[in-house]
Amino acid sequence: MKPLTSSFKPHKAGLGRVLGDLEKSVMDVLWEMSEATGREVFEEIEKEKPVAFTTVLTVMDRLLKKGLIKRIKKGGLYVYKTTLSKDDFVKQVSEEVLQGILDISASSAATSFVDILYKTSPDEIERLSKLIEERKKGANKK
Amino acid sequence: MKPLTSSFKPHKAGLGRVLGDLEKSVMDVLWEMSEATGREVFEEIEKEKPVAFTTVLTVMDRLLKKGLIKRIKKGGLYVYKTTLSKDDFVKQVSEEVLQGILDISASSAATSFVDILYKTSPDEIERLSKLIEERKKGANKK
DNA sequence: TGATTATTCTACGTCAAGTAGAATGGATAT
DNA sequence: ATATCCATTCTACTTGACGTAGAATAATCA
Repeated sequence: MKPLTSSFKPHKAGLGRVLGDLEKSVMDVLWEMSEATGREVFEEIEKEKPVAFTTVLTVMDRLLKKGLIKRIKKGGLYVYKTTLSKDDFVKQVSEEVLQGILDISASSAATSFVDILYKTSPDEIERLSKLIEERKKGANKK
Repeated sequence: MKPLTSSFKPHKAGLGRVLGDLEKSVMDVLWEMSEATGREVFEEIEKEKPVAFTTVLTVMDRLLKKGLIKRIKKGGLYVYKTTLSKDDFVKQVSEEVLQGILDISASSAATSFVDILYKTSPDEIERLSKLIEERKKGANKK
């Protein structure tokens, strides 16, 4: 699949971006509801901030072109859903972003990662530790 | 310091970017030479691809405004140098980016990180492992 | 068929970055 | 000191990604 972060390139530059604010809102709604019509997405977003129905549709159209969401005709209208689950999406973006950082400096990245992870979710350190042990044992793949 | 990645917000969106291509080139030259005049930077970049002297200066001016480089008058002209060493820069960007990812999903990030690190620099896994042990022992602080 | 609503088209505004010529200002060689 | 060179700054155009949304078109249904 084409990188979601064709934009992110701390090294390469141009990260452009992964998602814009409105795009993010749309994705969030779709991740919440698992599937929805344009109108439904619009109504959800509208609760938070004023926006035109067509604006939402335009953004959804762009997301469609980026391959981040897909849709199928159901009854008279389209029902949209995300291409990737939120977890998978985050995972993919993470990989691309982390790859970018690692390409610049693996050691700095590793150090930073542990620092940040420790500060943010110390519990995850344990999990990370296990993941590493598995790697070292060669018990990996997938 | 103001975040370098005021742009990067996989969650918040808008990551904008850290460095553009030309900006990256300028930074690389300055990291290599530790300090240089506008003309020197231009000459280095020109070796790789055709570009106008003023274009380089313009970009340098923008980097100056972003606080990524600084300069001092030496003799008749300015001599530029980066504000942060490459390592520090990478570290800071990494932290901001990783933080963004961790904010979305710590577990996904941890898993992805190990996967990527393993693929990219397997040797670093060992180092990472040690870093974690230290953390767990509480023997931390930067 | 006519009204309603969904979808697409078109377009404008903004921002970051690449690009670079024009204007300005300082330095110097003669 | 003065003409000329070059550094620096100003200004501006271009592109691409988005936010924004009205106009046009198409599909649906009462």
